[in-house]
Amino acid sequence: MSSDTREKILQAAFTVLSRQGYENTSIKDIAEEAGVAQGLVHYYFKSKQLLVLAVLEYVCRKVEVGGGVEGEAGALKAFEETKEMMRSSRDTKALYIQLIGVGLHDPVIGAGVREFIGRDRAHVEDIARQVLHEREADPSPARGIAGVVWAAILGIIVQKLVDPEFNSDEAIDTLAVMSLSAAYPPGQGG
Amino acid sequence: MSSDTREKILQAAFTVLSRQGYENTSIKDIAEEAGVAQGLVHYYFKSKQLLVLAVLEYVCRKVEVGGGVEGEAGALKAFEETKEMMRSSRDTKALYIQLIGVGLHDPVIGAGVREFIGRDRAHVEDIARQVLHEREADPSPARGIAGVVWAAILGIIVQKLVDPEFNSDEAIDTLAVMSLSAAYPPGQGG
DNA sequence: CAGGAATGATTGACCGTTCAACCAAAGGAG
DNA sequence: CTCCTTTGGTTGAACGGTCAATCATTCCTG
Repeated sequence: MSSDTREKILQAAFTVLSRQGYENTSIKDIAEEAGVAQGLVHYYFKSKQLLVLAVLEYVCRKVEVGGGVEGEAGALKAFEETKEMMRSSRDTKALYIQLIGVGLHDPVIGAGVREFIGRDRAHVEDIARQVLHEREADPSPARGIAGVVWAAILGIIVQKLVDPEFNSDEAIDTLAVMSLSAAYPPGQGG
Repeated sequence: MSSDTREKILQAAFTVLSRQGYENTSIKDIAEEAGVAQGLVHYYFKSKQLLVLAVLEYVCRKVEVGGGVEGEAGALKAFEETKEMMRSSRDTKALYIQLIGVGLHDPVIGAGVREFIGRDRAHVEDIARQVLHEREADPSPARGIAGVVWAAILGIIVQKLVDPEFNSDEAIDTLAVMSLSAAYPPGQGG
């Protein structure tokens, strides 16, 4: 079956990328891991870059965060799920961070990564907007707050990847307090 | 002269790395840019990895932030300087982000990057501790706050790199407000 | 003339991508 | 039911190139 093979290659690529990193991963390695001829990889994916972006898409669909609940409760739920995600999904996060770096100089990967980040950020902004709306506050700071919250989560991911001892729970709790107090209407205190 | 040549290679390496990115930069490219023979690069730097780490060290010494002033004023000064840094030093930041990604799978670069991040974070923590001390508050949240602030700055750097339209000034101002209000003694409001 | 600085050819390996050929299954035609 | 054609998934060798690292050699300075 066709789409079966495609997925097998995606899975193998993720395995090898997680083990060796982007720059030490060759198409040959991926083909071997998948138990398939080298040429077949290019049959399903036009280039290494497009393959890797497909892998990112493939593994990120499994770790989405913060759906269902609305308003501040939804924000708190999203923070909790982020804490959970920080404990698992190490390889997925590592791939994400790596591709951000590669994308700074590779146009194809850069475009893909930019789209990913845009989607991520819009998601955070959406939650921020809901909180502000629930509090009947001016929604305009949502964009700025989302920028900082998204940024902080990315940085926390990096710290956790680089130093597994890093207390990401504490960091996310601190971030939750900071961001929710920043979303209070002016003059109301935090 | 010896140390002159060494520095010439460092500068050339930075130029090429900024233009092409880590994985597309070869020793040969660097040697050509520096106007020296290929072998000379390995004469001064045992491996490509050690060279690149030396480059990071070399260019980061020029963009340090937040010295001199103490306490909350020092924190505000550091935030202002960070805004300024966000406007310039694009290549330095790009190299930093890239090496974080590479370091996730390369032990040599990983060790170097870990040291860099550790130094960076300790610096932020120091400032946080000063602010808390000035406010005669419990210094123990300093570590958590520093983790989030450092994280947010890294994430803001990434957003600015990926999307030059990103309003990093707004983001850093928001972060300043958020973090300083998080550093208030409990029950005092923000 | 000794020794550090500098050269650049060489080594041995690896890369992403392309391509002609192979094969199993499906579809019609007789 | 059989033979022939078409399709498209699959193969693995080959191509043109690049790479980090080594080393015998030459240069230059003190």
